[in-house]
Amino acid sequence: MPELPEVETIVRDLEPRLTGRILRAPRLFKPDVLRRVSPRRLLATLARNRIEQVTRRAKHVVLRFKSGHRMVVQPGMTGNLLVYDRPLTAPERRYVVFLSKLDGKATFVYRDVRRLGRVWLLDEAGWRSYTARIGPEPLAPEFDAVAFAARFRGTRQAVKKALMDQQRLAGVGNIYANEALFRAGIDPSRPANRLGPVALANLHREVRAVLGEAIAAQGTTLRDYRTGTGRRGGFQFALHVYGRGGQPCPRCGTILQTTHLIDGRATTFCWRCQRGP
DNA sequence: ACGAGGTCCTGCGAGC
DNA sequence: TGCTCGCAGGACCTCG
Repeated sequence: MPELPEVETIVRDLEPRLTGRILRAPRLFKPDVLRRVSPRRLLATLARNRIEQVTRRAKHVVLRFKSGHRMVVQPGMTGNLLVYDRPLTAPERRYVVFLSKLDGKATFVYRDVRRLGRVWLLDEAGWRSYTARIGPEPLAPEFDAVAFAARFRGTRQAVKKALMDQQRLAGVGNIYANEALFRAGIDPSRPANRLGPVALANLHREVRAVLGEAIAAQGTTLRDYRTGTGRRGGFQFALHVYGRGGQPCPRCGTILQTTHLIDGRATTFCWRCQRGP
């Protein structure tokens, strides 16, 4: 579930707790999350290395180290990244994928129940090609309605699928795609290249608005997501359509429909409010 | 270029 | 109570 707002919240929590810290005795418990790096090389590179910067790219947490390497963690659906200032309890030790003592008493932990998360270790060149394959950040100041429209012009894909395509736009997953389309009044199944300028402008505005509001609420906790300090988010109480199939539309009262016809994922919408112009 | 569908992974809730 | 089954989801893959 960690989409852009959840990962942004995690990064804001981790940044002051990790920046400048040195990893002591990193340990990997679930090597199957690694991509294009061996456990031995990951641990050898990270041991005694200093974290210089903690940032977010799309749905990924990016730790940049003094050696120039970046550890990229994509928390997948059930991943949690946390810094503990005390020893972990037994339940907290369950599902730990990666863990490292920091200089001082703190411990940095990546937990992931379902292990749909992934970890990469990239050098400078690897990072450049990695980030180049991901679409623009929707909250970047320069990402205006014109830039947004340009990303959706060329495809007949359903607009919801296009919104969630990370090569087209970074960070939007199922929850916020559903919410933004509802708020913009757009049918999720509509081919992206058939959206008019007004619909595109509305969608650009609502994508940014819903992501911004969700960050302010520290993300959406449905089950597993926690912030970087272990708290639940608050945006689950502000969702209009996601997870509300069969309930009345908050705008017009029509019963919200859920289908799995778009890319096999749960899509909830109001057929009355979301009929494109 | 595009869509459909399989794979990974585990917990949970529905149904029998 | 105890079992099986389907679902949750994003990224990546193959096939047609």
